[in-house]
Amino acid sequence: MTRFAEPILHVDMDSFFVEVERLDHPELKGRPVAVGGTGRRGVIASASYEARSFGVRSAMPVGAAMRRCPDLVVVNNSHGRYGAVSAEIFEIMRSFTPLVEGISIDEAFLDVSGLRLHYTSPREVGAGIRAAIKEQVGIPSSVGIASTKFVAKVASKHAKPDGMLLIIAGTELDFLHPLDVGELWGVGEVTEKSLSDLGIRTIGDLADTPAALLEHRVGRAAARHLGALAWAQDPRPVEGGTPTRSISSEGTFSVDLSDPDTIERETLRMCDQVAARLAKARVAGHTVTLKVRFSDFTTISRSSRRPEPIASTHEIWETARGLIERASIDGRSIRLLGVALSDLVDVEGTRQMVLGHERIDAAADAVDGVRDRFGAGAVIPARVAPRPRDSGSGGRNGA
DNA sequence: TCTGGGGTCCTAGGACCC
DNA sequence: TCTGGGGTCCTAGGACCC
Repeated sequence: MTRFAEPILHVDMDSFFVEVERLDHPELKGRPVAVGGTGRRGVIASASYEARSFGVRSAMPVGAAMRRCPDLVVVNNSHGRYGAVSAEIFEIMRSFTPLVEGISIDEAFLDVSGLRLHYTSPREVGAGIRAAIKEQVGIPSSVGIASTKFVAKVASKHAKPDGMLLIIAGTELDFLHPLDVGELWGVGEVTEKSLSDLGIRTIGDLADTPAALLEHRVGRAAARHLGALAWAQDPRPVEGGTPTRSISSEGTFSVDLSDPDTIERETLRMCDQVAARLAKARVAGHTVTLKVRFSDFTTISRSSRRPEPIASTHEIWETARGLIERASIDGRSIRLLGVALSDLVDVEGTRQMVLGHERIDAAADAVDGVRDRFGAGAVIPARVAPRPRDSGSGGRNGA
């Protein structure tokens, strides 16, 4: 039995958040729609293809998007259905093969080598998956098929919207080399500019660049990584998800903060949210990081490593409070606060069960104590609705 | 209507140790 | 008496991805 020469599929939903909204609101079909923050400082998370034709893009401020497309319908992304729809889609993919590696809420790699007895080609598998997602969930998707993960991912992008593209093994370089260097995984705006200064504009240009020159420009690890990808060398197998390395909560305020009590209260609130998600994931962590973005957008962080892993609101807050001091905010106005816990370790099951209630009690005490101190607050976060905690929805896995 | 939120990984410098 | 050289850990910042 021959093997598939192109066994890797990259399955990617088309403007996922928008299409989920269209399931619930069919009147949005055919119109320029974007999902994003509807507060003062909202940005676009996902744009329909109608909106994209006006130049609306992800991460664009909503105001700028409205200027480009005055008829744009912006839907608030606060509701929690994306995670549930994502779970349905992953279930469908796993019904084809167990070798599914999710890389965000709306995309995954599949290794379909094992299906060669049941399908004549990987193209047939891809078509089957796309049809199943469309029929059972009602969402359009695109599929890239190739011999490696990276080429499959680029192929799915070029298949969009609602298409499929197979790059025949042996022709990867013909496909990759004419493409813009920004299509390389790991080349963003900054690196693209830096490479452009060297005259590197296409993936082919980068492939022909001496390794030493590249390394000097982008650093050792990136140079090796990009150099390999440019030659279609990507031996990474499709595998299960890696363990979570950090859990964080952050928020941009609709009005900048400068009052120290308010800053403390908002920080505590984030400690509480991080603690809730740590408990749910049954992990604890060593390192607390406080992130502060000032009104001029300069961003600093202060972190502290605790010798023992911590997980409760109280413990995180004890550390975060010291970090606020070290951040030397000194009355400056800030637009964003964030709290993260990293260096995560699994909390052993039974210990978690026993300590769970104590932790919850301690957290509640800490929160109550601070509420007593500060009273009812008047700060309105940029997010209009409270963040749903009970789903992997919204931005949790990216969009 | 200036610039979200949740993540990952890399680099560089200083402290510290031998 | 004018300054070693690794190795490791911690911290801060930043690029990147969706």
